[in-house]
Amino acid sequence: MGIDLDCLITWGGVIKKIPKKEIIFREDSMPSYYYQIISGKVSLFNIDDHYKEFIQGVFIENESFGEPPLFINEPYPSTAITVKDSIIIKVPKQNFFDMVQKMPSLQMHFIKILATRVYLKSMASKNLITNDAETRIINFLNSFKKTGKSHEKVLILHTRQEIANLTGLRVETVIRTLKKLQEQSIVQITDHKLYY
Amino acid sequence: MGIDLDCLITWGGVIKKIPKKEIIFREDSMPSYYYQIISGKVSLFNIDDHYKEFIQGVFIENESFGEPPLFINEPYPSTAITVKDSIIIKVPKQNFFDMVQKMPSLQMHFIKILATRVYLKSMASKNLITNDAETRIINFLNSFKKTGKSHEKVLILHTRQEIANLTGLRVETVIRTLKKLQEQSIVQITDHKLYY
DNA sequence: CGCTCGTTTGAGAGGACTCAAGGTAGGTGG
DNA sequence: CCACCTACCTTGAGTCCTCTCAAACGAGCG
Repeated sequence: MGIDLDCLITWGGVIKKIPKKEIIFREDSMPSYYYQIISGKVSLFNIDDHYKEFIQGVFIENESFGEPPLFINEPYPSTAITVKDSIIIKVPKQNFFDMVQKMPSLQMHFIKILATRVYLKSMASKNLITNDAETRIINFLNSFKKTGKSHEKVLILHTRQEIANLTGLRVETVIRTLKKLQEQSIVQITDHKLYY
Repeated sequence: MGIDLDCLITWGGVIKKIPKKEIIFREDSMPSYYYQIISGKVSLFNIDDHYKEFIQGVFIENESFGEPPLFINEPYPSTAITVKDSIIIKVPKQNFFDMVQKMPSLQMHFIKILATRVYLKSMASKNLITNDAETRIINFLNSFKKTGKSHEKVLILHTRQEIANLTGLRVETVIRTLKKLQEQSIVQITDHKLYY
């Protein structure tokens, strides 16, 4: 899904090792690089006045992040942080633009990436206006189910806190709601592990 | 901002007059056309289980809408409806792709459009997680202020219901909150008209 | 063992929602 | 010019649900 590494290096890409929980760029700062993850995991998030955290997106190996503000030269709307030790390649802004200009196939590539991003965000927004905690969590869980076709319940690899941050709810609300959903046999909880 | 009309017509674009309040495409249906507004106004929205309406975006003359699902061949996440009598040009999917393929300048065009769309949606999401009505409304109002640089209060051309649908709140909440904001001199209300 | 991080539970408060009923303004037709 | 209509705005009372704060339990790890 990402751009070929050799290609990025040719265009001045630099590979960096970044430890867990390090900030890559901050909300409101201006973009200067194109970032692509070689290994690890990066989260883009916001924190509101009441220290409530909201995760805009999570990205893993072979994915790029933070391109939209780069393309339109606007400040980052959120902060990027590694959630695992990660290896990331970054390409300076101007080099990146030159590369995209010279390689038309990349343009179609980014159109698809960005279109997907818009699509996912539309789905997420739909969910966020519901202030019914049950619906929000079920919708969130459904966004995983997509790939897993079977009726078997699947282990959800997120902590309650992460689910809270992704749905815009509070941890306690997530926990209490999950309990209700368990009573309705919609989810299953065994040893604190969540299945859906 | 939109694509040249002659160009769209060359590629099989068809111009249609569409009266107010007519649905252009429905949530969950598959995209078959590229749409661009010649004149009028189109709103993309969702309705949740409790008939609460959420406006994903409003588009006016010279803007296109509904491209993200078209590019990635996914069902529309929301419904498009005209909010004014409108004139719209639509280009069949395959023609549209051929056109974009043949005209590289269009690719950069769509990259920018889509990047902007992602950016705006990120900003909007930030706002939606706050369940503080006051903050939601102020942030919403600020998204206008951007262009108007002056300190002068500007007339807001949205009905309370529209503000409600855009912020994910209820009309009554919007009204009561605006009143509070007036007491704090943050907004001004004269003859039911809202200034900010 | 003692630390840290994540999970639970309880009690209480606040604020947005719901429902129901009027009020207001602008446009239309007689 | 007025009665009427429709769309939008406003207000009140009461409920419900999420959030808040506080405390404690559980698991994994040096």
